[in-house]
Amino acid sequence: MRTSDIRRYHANEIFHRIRIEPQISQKEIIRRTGFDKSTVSSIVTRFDELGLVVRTPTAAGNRPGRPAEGLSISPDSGLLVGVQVESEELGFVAAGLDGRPLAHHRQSFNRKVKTLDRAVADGIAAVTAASGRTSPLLGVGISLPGLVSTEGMLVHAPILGWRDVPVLDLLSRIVSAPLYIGNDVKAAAMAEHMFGNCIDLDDFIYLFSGSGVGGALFLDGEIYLGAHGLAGELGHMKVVPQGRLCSCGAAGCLSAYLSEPALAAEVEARGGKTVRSFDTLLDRAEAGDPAVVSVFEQAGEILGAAVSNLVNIFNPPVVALGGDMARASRYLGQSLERSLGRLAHPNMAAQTRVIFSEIATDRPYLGGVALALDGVTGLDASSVIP
Amino acid sequence: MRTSDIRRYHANEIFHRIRIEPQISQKEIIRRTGFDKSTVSSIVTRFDELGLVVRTPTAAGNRPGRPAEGLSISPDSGLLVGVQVESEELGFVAAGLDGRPLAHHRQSFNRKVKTLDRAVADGIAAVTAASGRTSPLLGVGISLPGLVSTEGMLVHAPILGWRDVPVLDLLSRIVSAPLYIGNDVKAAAMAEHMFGNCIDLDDFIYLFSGSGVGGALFLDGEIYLGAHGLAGELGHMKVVPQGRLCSCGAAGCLSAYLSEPALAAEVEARGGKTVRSFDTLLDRAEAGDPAVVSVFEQAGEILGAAVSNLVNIFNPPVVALGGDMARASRYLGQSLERSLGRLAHPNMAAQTRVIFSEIATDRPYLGGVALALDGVTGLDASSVIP
DNA sequence: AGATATTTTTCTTGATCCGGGATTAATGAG
DNA sequence: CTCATTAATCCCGGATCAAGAAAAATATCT
Repeated sequence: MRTSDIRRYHANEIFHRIRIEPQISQKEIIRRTGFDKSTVSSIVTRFDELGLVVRTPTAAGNRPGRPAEGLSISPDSGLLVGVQVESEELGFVAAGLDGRPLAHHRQSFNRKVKTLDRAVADGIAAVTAASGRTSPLLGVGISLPGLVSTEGMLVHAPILGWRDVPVLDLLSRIVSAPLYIGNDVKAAAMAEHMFGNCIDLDDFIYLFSGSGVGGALFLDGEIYLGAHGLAGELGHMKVVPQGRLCSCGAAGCLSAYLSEPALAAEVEARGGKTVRSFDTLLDRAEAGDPAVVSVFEQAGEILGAAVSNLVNIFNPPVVALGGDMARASRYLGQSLERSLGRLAHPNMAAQTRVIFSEIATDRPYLGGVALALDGVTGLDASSVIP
Repeated sequence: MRTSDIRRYHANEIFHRIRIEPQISQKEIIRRTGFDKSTVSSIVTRFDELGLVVRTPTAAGNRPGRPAEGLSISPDSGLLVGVQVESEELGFVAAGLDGRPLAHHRQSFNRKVKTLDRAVADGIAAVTAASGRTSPLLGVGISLPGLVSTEGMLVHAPILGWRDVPVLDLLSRIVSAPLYIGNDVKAAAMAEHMFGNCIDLDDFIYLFSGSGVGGALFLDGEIYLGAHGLAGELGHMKVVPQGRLCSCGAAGCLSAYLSEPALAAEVEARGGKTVRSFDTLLDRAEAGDPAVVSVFEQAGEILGAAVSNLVNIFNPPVVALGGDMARASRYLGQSLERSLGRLAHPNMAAQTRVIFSEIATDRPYLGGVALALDGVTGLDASSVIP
């Protein structure tokens, strides 16, 4: 630990305080963070010099004394790009340093490792152009559907059929901006912390369902990765003893009840027509298809078992549910609440709110932006905030 | 964060490095921690001035150059006392700053709040005298069987029948040394980290059984308490759907299968004779009583379910089992392994060792010493290490 | 209108800490 | 006895925080 790490810590805290609460004053930052006035002043001055913040004179509020100045992250100070790699598409979003999305872009993807670099570079160019900004590109976050090692390697991504792909290496040859890569679900959790319903919340558990089920343990202000980087892979929590077989070989995993393929299979098994995608399921549920509705209900029940286990273990202020779950909240909510009430420790459940993510559906691809922003401002960052 | 916090962090790391590896040299500390030689030298010098360490000239190992000096924590530099409050007894242990136990003492306790201060003071005096040391008493750690708030309040202790007892206040009036209080299970986990099988291990999950079942999540080098301080209360994980009723009101809790009363009740229900204590159970198991053996087997099976859930969630290097479980490891081990193999995600289970605690049975009451040592050397300490 | 009180921000100064290079201490080999 | 080698210490430069003084900007009182 070096003495300059202290400064970086202070700068990071102050940056996000301003980002989260635009028009905040130095006085207020001091009150919230407990930092010394000198510290705050000197860092804000530096931010100002770098063009990171804008100071807005605020109308003095009918009381004597110098009026506080309103600080906000300058929307033109820099550009971040988030990239989401999916099985058949690449998603791109450009955002300012404040995290506000400026432009979106998506393009199909052929799932070939060889073409990844070109495709990503093209997408970044396209979304940057579409943003209409000329601010420098400060960071690019790549959100990947698989296990990512700390060295920037995509160790395993079943959906893509990839193993040990050195994504960071491949892309840094063709993208000049600083690159940050991470697991998609953990990136989504970080986005939830930075931009979503868990803003400013230091402890929450994130659960995500899509073609698989994943999760993240957001503890003490950061995502807990564990000694081997696999902590928080919540898809294989056991929820039904001797239950359905899961692709992992064990039985009764959450993933075997909540993933999109699992839901589709169950609907078909109950005599429903073939399910093409999750949208199909939602449409049918909307139309009142009883098979689909009851499958969702059962899924909510089982989801409740998983959530109650998490509540009993972590006693978190919030459990956030993202991905397909969030889109189907109408059909899962009731049975979820019911099983939660039955299974969670009453004292603990009283301290936990279970919420459905909104940004996951409203503002896609922000996971990559969260990775980039964390990379640019975070404590091991080598940039921007000195 | 102040600049002096850096020094405290360095000092703390160096202290424990020396404690864990006596006769270590400065060179080796530098290699292990990555700190600068100046930093290490200056802190070791300060420790020396304070009498915390002894420098032993080591025989130069047949190669040229100045031989390294061996550093160890001086056993006479200070005294720590650990106090364990149980339902019918108080346990005391005196130890040096290196954590080595010097004397034990136990006395009966009438469970009255009023008499606690006197009883604890007497016990501390007795065990200090028995230690034969005259070193100053640097800290006292009180390990309490209940929920402890950060302000030193014992919020709720069912076994004692206490609620909202300001233990820290009560005792600080009669004990002059710095006091540190904590939950007994979390203190035991800390002891496991400082003195036991999880020494030097930054991530592990601790599970404890006794009259109840508790646990601790040791993550990234510290015990995770969560926003409300209840994280890691693992006794109410659900392990059997619609299972036995637990005292918490829900059904199928781990505690309802693994706590001593639960085991006793189950043995009696299977026609066994009345069970007085856990020792009775062990004796009968030893004698081959089939009812007891099969109850233990079932408990191991269910313990395996809980452990596999923890493995699936945390992917920890180690799950440590303490308390009565550790004493009954012979009878639980096999069925535990079996259900673990069936339920845990194979990739994750391969990275996890499940171990039984040894200090819990061999060296009792070290939880309090761990609390005291952490209080004295830890990062928010106001003493010893400047 | 001008002086004064009040509130917020900035500047100045002192102490502390890290970090790299130079120095000293302690040993074996020749 | 001298030299090479390795370990620990010392010295000094750069950076940081913290506390108090000063400056800036406004409302209010006279």
